[in-house]
Amino acid sequence: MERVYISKIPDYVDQEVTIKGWLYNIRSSGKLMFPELRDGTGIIQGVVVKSAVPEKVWEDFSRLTQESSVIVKGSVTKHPKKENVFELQVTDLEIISIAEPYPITPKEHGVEFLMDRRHLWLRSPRQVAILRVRNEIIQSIRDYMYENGFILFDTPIFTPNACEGTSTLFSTDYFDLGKAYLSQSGQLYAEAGAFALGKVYTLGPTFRAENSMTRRHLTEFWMMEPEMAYCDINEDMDLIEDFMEYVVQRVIKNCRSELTELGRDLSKLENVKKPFPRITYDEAIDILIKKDIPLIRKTENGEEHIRPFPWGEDFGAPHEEAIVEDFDKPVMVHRWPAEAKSFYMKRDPENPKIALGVDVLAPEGFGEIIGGSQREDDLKELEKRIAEHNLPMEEFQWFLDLRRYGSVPHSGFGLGIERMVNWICNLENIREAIPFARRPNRITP
RNA sequence: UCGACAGUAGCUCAAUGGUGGAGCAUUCGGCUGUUAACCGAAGGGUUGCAGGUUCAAGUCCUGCCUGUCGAGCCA
Repeated sequence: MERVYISKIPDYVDQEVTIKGWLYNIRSSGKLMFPELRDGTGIIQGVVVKSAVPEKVWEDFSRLTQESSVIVKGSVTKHPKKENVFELQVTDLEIISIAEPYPITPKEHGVEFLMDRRHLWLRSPRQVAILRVRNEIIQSIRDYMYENGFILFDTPIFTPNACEGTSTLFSTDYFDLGKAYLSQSGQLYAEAGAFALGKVYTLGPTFRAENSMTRRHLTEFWMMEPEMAYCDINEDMDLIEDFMEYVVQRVIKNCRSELTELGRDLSKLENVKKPFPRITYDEAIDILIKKDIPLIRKTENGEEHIRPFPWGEDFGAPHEEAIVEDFDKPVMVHRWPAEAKSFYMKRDPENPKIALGVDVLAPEGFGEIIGGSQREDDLKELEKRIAEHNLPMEEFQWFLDLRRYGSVPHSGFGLGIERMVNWICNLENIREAIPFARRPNRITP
């Protein structure tokens, strides 16, 4: 009897099959039982008729507990009442393991309770759907990059210095060489890769030791960072919109049932097609002024300081929301005040106060999911920036070499994988977007 | 780090300062088409911790711990 995955069950109507999985739930009705079986690809309801199975099979079913592992044989039939739903008319049962009382019931649970049992929570249909979407997002990123000539370029996780010199890093002892830091970005190394291979991308974990306790932050998250030689900020944005359209449309195509399980409004995602709106930072500020969204800062004595949004400040959550709400696509905000951005960004030749950076804000208030820029390619300018930011010049000599030996205009961006999952799946909190989320207050399981 | 809110049965929640309850889960019984199945019964509690106010505290006050959300920072 053929072993079949539940996702393939519609191909086996009226045939005898074997399903290997776990008991998700069971209802009984005296001389009938309805076990729900899951195998990672789906859930199917079995029908056990007392008079139609050996006594041992009936007794074994009545011993089963939630999440017991079982191998079940039976024939596939159409559901008597529901269209496109199939059942298994059970003939035989083999118990692999009886589960102890399972803590996660098909009822509501709090987030802390579930996160303490994340290793079990992953089995529930919603989490399975999210992780399948995550898989499709990452696979479509890899396929897009491969098909467009990008070379996967793996960058180190142990690094000797702060990549951007801004956020706090995790540190660890590194033999006789002092401290090593966990990478917060592979970008600087990817720039070396771009000069060797033309177009590269990194895809791996990155680390930020910021004590950020919000629905959008992790201390360990996955980032995808393309880097292209002979590429300016406008071509960078061309790539962003082409790439994002590809990924989103492919997830819609291949993960329709998962997105439905998550209750996702697909029409919102179907809008994600090029071109995306491109607005400058100055234009974004005009929107904030027009909508009367002020900048609110708390002073040290706790008083709120409210003023019209001033040029030079970075946007907070309410500002991002106001900028995005008039659009039904991701919005690219470009040409930022240089002071608010990293040292490596190239200045606008037309205005030295402007950096050629771009942030991509996801629709529906999901906030920033991409940050990118054209990189400073002039040796003297870059040296000046490193000095201004009080970064260790010695550590950056290899990075400066890229400007000494055949410097070219180049650009790239960083995409937060979990933020992409967060948005596409319409999640409440980013901790569901990765199998085992790492946040300041959690490192287990 | 700062701010707001919360912590009661295994879980999700209720309880005017006056005898701590319900649903689910668990165990037992019933039911031949159930869909978070249903019906009946049983067991299950140091109300986060430490102080204080009061005749009396789950409830009010102080401190601490833990969590959620938000701010800052960012992908």
